[in-house]
Amino acid sequence: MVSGPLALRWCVWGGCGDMGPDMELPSHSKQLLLQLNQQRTKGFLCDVIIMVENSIFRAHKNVLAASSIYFKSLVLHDNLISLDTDMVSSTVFQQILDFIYTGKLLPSDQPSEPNFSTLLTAASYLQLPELAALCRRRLKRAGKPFGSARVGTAGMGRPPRSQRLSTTSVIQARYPGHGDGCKGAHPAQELPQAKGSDDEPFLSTSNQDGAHSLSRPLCPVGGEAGLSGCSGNTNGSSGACEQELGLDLSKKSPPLPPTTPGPHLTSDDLSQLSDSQHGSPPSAPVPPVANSASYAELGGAPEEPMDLEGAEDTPLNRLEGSSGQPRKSLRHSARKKDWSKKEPCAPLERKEVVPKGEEGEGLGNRVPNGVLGGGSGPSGPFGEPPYPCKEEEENGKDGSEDSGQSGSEAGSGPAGAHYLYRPEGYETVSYGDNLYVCIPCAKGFPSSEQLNAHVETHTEEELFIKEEGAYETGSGGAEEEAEDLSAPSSAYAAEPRPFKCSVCEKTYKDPATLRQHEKTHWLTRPFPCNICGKMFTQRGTMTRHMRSHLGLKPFACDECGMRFTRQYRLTEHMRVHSGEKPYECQLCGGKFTQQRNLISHLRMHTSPS
DNA sequence: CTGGGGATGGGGCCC
DNA sequence: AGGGCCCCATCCCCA
Repeated sequence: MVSGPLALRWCVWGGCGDMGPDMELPSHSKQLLLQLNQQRTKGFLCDVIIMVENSIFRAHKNVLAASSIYFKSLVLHDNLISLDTDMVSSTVFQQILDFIYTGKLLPSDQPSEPNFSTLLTAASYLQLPELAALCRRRLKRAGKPFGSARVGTAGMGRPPRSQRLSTTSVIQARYPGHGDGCKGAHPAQELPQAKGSDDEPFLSTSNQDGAHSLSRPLCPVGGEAGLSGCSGNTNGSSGACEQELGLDLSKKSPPLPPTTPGPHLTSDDLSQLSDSQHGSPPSAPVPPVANSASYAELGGAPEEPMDLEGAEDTPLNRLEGSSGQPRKSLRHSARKKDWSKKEPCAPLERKEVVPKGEEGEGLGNRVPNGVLGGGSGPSGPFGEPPYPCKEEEENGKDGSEDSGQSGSEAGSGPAGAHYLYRPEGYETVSYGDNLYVCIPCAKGFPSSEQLNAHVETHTEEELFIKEEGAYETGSGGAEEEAEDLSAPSSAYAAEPRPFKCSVCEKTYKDPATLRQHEKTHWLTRPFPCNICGKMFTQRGTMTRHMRSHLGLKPFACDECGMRFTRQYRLTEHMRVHSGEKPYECQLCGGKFTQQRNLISHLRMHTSPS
């Protein structure tokens, strides 16, 4: 039987009539909103990600849709939404999101009261009429003009560049509790009509009739500690409120039509989120009525027919005479479980950073996979408690050889590692100190920002000199070895390559590439993953790595729905369906769908055993 | 049980 | 910055 508020409602609808004051819980809507906000702070059931500038916000589609026609249109087909950063900044959106969930305007991190001008702009853009009206009133009261919502950049929600997130500093933890807001210390700007006749503090309903079971907080909520859902909850760590990662994981991807939910998205709402990706870059303007700009679809399903045009220039497509008959689809489907198999993992741990040259790439750095989810499974990227990966448990191997690379899937390092990032819901977190290690000097720092600042102090020359010695000891052997194997060569022989590396023999066509290459001889890895702490030499590699954390797999196979983080993977994968085997062993005639498997095969021929 | 092949994930590097 | 391709590592299946 229904009970509680539902029962009451039902009675009213059913014609019980006589709906006296005692038949309606006046605080019901508040309690409901409070619950939703608390869930938001924990990432619980959040099913949409909003990207603003370099920040990621999580929210509930229903709430957004109920608040804004704009959002309603967007969330219909997208799980990941990028907002026009010219219209709304991450800071302003933080306030707006808080407003949506609380009906109050909180000062956020602004020193003073909210900037109603920028808020008005954003509210107009996001089609939040009530908020816009509130802003207009405040502006009017303040005697400020607010003619056009779209004002100059000075009035934009976008903060000065100097205040914006550095792209290098990938993660910026933001808390729905708006920092101090978690403590309920903010003088809130409350929307009068939105709150109706709420004289009582918005959250001060704990002393109401306890029979309202729905109001039972998920975490301790003290009296009128507004929004305290994120304050005292769980472990009290701010991480509990952590909601957004300042990731710029935007990625250009082909637009894809929405499709049905896919198999790999099951219970994990996070993975659902992560599986979709908005087609437009974060900074790209998003027409208020467009829901199509993205190719993402809910639930990240076996989505949309993938645009395989991009594969045309791949070796696969250059093949002639391939059968084109799917041969292994069945077998392939059996492997779909792999999609999520490795996702749920232990909390991120800090890996020791090993300078390149000592063992491949930072090898020793094990990256617990699925820290942020990535795939399906019970443990979401941001949310639920982590489950140790089986691979991790079994993986007691040392970090030699590429553990840094495969570590992300293979698992973890030693137990008791420090946790860099703690998704909401993690009960234990240990931010050991100095978790971010500068590779060149091995100095540790408590935050990536500090590490980044420190890295800047290393001059390239200094790094280079320091590295030179190490390199001469043979640290580059692995690469050279690999070079022999693959023998690319053709490209090397053709055009003039006047720019020669001063360390190795490689030559390049342009100085920029040479410079990029020479950096590989330095041990500096200036791009840290703020989720797992792994360091990268190139920003692109790091952002790609981050996508794996978030499970952003924009490239879907239209045959089986399997998704990939890279176009090339999809191209590669499609040969499974087409049966094409472009790679042939010159020794035995064996054919392979993938070059890497051919190489592996060739090793069999050449290995002594 | 073992080895080989198929397939996939992640990182490095070059363009 | 992103795409493409290289590598290694790994898992699964099968003979």
